[in-house]
Amino acid sequence: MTLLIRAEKKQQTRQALLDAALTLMADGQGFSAVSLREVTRQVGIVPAAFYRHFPDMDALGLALVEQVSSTFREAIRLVRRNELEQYGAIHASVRIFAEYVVAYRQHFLFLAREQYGGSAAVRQAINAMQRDFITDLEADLALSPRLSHLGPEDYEVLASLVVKTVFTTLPELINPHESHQPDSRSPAHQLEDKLRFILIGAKHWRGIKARTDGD
Amino acid sequence: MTLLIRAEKKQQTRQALLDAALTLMADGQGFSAVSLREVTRQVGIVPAAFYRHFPDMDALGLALVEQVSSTFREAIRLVRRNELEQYGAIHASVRIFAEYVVAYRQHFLFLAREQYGGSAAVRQAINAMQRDFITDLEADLALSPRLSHLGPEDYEVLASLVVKTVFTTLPELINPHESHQPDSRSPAHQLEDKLRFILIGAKHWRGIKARTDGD
DNA sequence: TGTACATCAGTGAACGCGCGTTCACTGATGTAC
DNA sequence: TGTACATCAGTGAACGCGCGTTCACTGATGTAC
Repeated sequence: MTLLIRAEKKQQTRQALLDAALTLMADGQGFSAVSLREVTRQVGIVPAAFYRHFPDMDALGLALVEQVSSTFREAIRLVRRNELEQYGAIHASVRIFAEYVVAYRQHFLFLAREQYGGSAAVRQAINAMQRDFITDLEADLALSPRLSHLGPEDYEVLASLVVKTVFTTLPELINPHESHQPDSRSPAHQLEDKLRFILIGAKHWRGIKARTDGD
Repeated sequence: MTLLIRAEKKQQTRQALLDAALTLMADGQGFSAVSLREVTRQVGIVPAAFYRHFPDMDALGLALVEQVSSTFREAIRLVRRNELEQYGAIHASVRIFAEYVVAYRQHFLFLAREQYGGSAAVRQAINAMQRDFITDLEADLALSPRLSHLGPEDYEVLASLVVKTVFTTLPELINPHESHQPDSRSPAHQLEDKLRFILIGAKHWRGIKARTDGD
């Protein structure tokens, strides 16, 4: 019992620092506008204690990306599990994903906010994560018999389009009320339709490539 | 001649402040990380003189959005002019647009960086601008005989998908070297293909809606 | 089990710095006569 | 055209503030014997 107490408490403080940063961002400011002192104040420790956990705020930002990536991967896992059970399941996939986004608002808000935002290190880490998702999806799409008429480069572009469409939709999924016009479809419903436009396009893609290879 | 000298010089300084802010952002930092003092230093005036032109940095940011919107609108105008002359001109449209983005790098960098970024006022202004673009495109699409099988809400979703796809591609169009893998298609070529996926999907859309109206 | 020493998360004070904002001012530009 | 006054973009000094970072420290936790 005495073996882990100190290490556990340190880990708790570290997590509290990460959570504090996310909480402070929820008020509307970007990550790079959150100060080291704000974070420690929120946690209830002295500013100097921050350095027991991270060398600087950029390092905390990178740790956040890692943590948020896990959340996102778990969302993908949930969606995939469903996909296997049900055919043509864009509707169910989006519903599951949208619920997960709401449950982990802060994590996805961080992703949406910082993918092009302030800190160069954080931005690059998020882009790398996005590239991983695209590569995974690319491999996935290549296995689909309905898309076997596509070339290798087509899969890449298609996967990128799908992933980026999901990423741009995050702000609306997180704040469904904010940007939602009364006479429009719900953000989740709109995302469904967007994915359908894309996948129907992919299905009918044949013959296009030859016409434009000259670029 | 004596009538406009003072007003003109003031206008020049104002423009210099706007340009300075964009230049400082080009080094990688977000708009909300650019300080009032940095901006005036870059222009060569004293910090207090800033207040002769803007009440605060947020106001300067909103002025930037307005200016950058004009640039974007001009790009759209150029693309449209071409569209009238040529049929099925995604390739030409993207080429023209991509060239324009490179020519006005700083403006489009600002848009890409701040669409989800720091200042709430700037973010809202950019979102409002994006909504305008979507509404315009929606009206445009509704006129196309090739898409007459779509419903009013389909046009909205489709327009949103196209505009957001273009917006997410901005970073890659601005820095073609940075994110471009050697074995992939060029960013402009990828954007072309993405738009094709979407428009082909729109063309073959019929019948889908009925299946999913139950949401 | 008890004791003597080591580790180290968190403390509290201090530092120099760039920030946004205020203020009375200057002097070139502009206007009225 | 010349003179007297008004305007106002930009000046320069000063302010209080929160920031990131340093440092020697404390005292609870952990280890060796």
